[in-house]
Amino acid sequence: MALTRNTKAQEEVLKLMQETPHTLTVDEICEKIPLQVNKTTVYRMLERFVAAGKVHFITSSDGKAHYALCTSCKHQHTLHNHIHFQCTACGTVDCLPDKVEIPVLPGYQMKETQFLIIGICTKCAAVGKE
Amino acid sequence: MALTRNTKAQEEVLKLMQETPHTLTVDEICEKIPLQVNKTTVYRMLERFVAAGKVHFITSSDGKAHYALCTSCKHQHTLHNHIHFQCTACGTVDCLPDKVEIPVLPGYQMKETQFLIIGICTKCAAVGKE
DNA sequence: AATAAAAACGCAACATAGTTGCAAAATATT
DNA sequence: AATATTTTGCAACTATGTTGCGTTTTTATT
Repeated sequence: MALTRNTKAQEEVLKLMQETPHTLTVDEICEKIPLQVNKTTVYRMLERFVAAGKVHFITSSDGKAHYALCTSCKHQHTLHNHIHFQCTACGTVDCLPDKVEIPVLPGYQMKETQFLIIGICTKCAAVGKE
Repeated sequence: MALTRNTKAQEEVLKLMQETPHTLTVDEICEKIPLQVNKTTVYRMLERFVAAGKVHFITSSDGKAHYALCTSCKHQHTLHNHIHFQCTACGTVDCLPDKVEIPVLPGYQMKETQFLIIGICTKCAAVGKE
């Protein structure tokens, strides 16, 4: 990847991600974006963003990829030590500020981490109590 | 699920899982099992095992489910605080003995956890150095 | 041992997430 | 404006996992 180019589609996707407080799937991006963008394009776009370190993704327990901007983790990373929370009630996946201590694994080469907790998020838990 | 019954297929799957030091996908189970068992059957079987707490699964970053017996975590659980390692070279996913400190998340209800580290496992890293 | 109820199974068809190849459009540079 | 390269859209495809339903197997009971 020698050069990158700015396109309307990319701008819109980044803008949507900035405005959204939780992670997004490719389908959600395609639905919510004002501009019509093909899903293949979104997949490839996100692939580039991930490679560039702008975006990270977390795979939910049902196997779907959820993307988010790399905000809490500035600088150089790939090793995302914050926690993601998947709510089985509303389906959203959030990046939480809480960090996990990544253990040292002698002999292993770490490239990426995915810490996921599945359960009921604060909003849905509150609704359940009413 | 009022009652459960023992079947050859279930025995064989459990036996295979006991003999295998790493996690297994449904396809791997279907391939490696001496008895011929339909994939749907294996899916439903594992679903039962997971519900019964005999087996847990971890979703790899590419979205596939990898199953393993619950050994390191005896007793009652669902909250698996050990780490899984996904090797991008050989493709295997292992349960590591290393534990993660699960943070307290006020307002959230935790049901399940999935801690995954992606990289190169000890075996593949050693081969790479030769 | 025969019977009956329920669990477990197999098959086929389906659903969905993600991928690939290729031609067309958009972008940056000269 | 011309060019080279990136980015996009489309269509077809792959793979994982699911669903419905009829059949077989297991288990408890008679």
